[in-house]
Order: sequence, then structure tokens, then C-alpha cells
Amino acid sequence: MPELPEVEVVRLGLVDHAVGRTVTAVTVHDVRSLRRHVAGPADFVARVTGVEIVGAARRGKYLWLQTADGDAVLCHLGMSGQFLISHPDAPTARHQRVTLDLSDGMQLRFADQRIFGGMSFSESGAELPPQIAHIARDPLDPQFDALEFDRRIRRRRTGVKRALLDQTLISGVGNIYADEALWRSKLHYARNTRHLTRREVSTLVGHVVDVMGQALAQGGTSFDALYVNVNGNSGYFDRSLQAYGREGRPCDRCGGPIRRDAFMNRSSFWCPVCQPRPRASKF
DNA sequence: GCTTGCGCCTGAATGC
DNA sequence: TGCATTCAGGCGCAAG
Repeated sequence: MPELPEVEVVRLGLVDHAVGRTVTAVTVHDVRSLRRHVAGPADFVARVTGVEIVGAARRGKYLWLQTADGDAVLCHLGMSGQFLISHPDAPTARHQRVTLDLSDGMQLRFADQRIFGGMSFSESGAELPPQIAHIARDPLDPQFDALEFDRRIRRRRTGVKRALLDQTLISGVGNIYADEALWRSKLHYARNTRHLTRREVSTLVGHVVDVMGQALAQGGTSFDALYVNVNGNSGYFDRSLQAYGREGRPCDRCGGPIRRDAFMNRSSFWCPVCQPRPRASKF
């Protein structure tokens, strides 16, 4: 599923294939993809039709098209969202939810199987849509403040993985990269943030940056001109994963079997040897 | 204010 | 074979 590196690859695709064009028509195939646009689909169509796209920006896993009037078309890919650049004659994509006709004759299609993602129009949101003002900067952002993150995470009273997934604390980290960064940092997912040392937080952030940077580098290589990357279901980074999805397989570091625990209605993969469960006092 | 858990969704995989 | 259930997880929201 798309996490920060995948969203960044999509943003780069939009820079190449959507920026500089005007939206000449909007077709809504499934109104559920616009549920975050509270004024309704008709209002979305009216506001987006005719906008000139002058940029594509991102914060965490949110991305938005910047318009010449200073507004934004805000998008989230959710679990399964994709943007496709297609010729109008091309067959309709499976799960195609919204279509933007562009002034160069191509179409920007938003497809989303599970409809966890969606689009909305944000007035005056070109710089930063107010709907996502609460989303923290991501660790690949040059303005990410590591000292501030250290201060805030160690003030929390929660598990370290839960904190990593909290987009108001640090954005762009999803379940997969959280498990990978924790494995590399030798931290158990339930370690209490209050008991983390500065060094542990620093190491963790470093590994988050590394794992995302590596995924981004690999994602950038598989870009196709007519397919604004991100296949919601398959990942080019799969083969590089050392914890996520590896239940029962040997840990690359110690050889012991990777374990899977239920966690927040999802899974956590961890090595019981390298990432020892914290003692009760450290929970 | 902070923390936690639920519901939204579809379709592949699994169980009976 | 066919139907029912489980599982995947980012995010907003409400409850504690």
C-alpha cells in the first residue's frame, strides 16, 4: 500500500504529467471518493473544473495539486489509491472513481479499490491545506525538526510504534516502515516512549529516514511515463523487507524466527531476540 | 489534552 | 462448488 515513498513517486509523476495543464472537465464515478469534500460532489466538480495546475506538493502521505488561484485539490491515496495518466480512449480503469480531463488531451484518473483514499477541494490551500495543518512534517522534509520530535515523543505515554504511526507527531510512517525501522533499531514495538533515550530516538529517526530513502530510490526507478506509479497492491520494495510480512522466517540478523503479533487491528512483525519485549516497568 | 478503539471499504484467501 | 468469514490498514472521530 502507498506509504510516503510511494506517494512521493506519485507526486513526481504529477509534476511531469499534470502541472502546467488546466482541468477542462471533472467526472465523478463514485461519490464516496469525495466524502472529505463536505460541500458535496457537485460543488467539487464546479470548483475544480477550469483550474490551472501550477504545482504538486506533499506532506506525509497527503498530496495536493496547487492551482494558479492559490487553491488546492487535496488527495490521499488511502490503502489502494492510484493516479493514472491515460488517453481518453483507454479502457476505464478498474475501480476508477474520479476523472479529470486535462487541457493536453490526456486524463488524470483516480482509481481506488477500497475507497480509503479520496479527493477534496481546499480554498486557499496551495501552500498548506488547512484540513491537514495538524499533520506533522515527515522525516524526509528538510524542515523536519528532529529535536522537537525527540522532545514530543519522549513526553508521550504510549508504545513507540503507536507514536510512529501518529501522523501528528511524525508523518509518512505506515505499518510496514514502522516495523522495518523498529527492527533496524532493535526496539520492541511496545517500548514506552517515555523510557526511550535520546540516542534511541535519534537512531530510530535515522532508520526511518534510511528505510524510506531506500524505498524511494527503488520506486523512482520503475516510473512509467503513462502510468503515474504506485500499484496499490504490489511493492517493489518487498524484497528488501527484513521484518514486515516475514512471520516464521529467520531474522536476517540473528537467525531466530520473526514473530507476528496482533496490534491496533493490524499486525506487528518483530524479532524476539533482537527486539526483546520490554520488562513490565518499561511498558 | 492525551490516549485508545472503532468504523469505513473491497476482494483475496481461508474455512467449512 | 459455494457460501461465510477473516484479514489487510490510514485516517477521522468519539469515548474514556
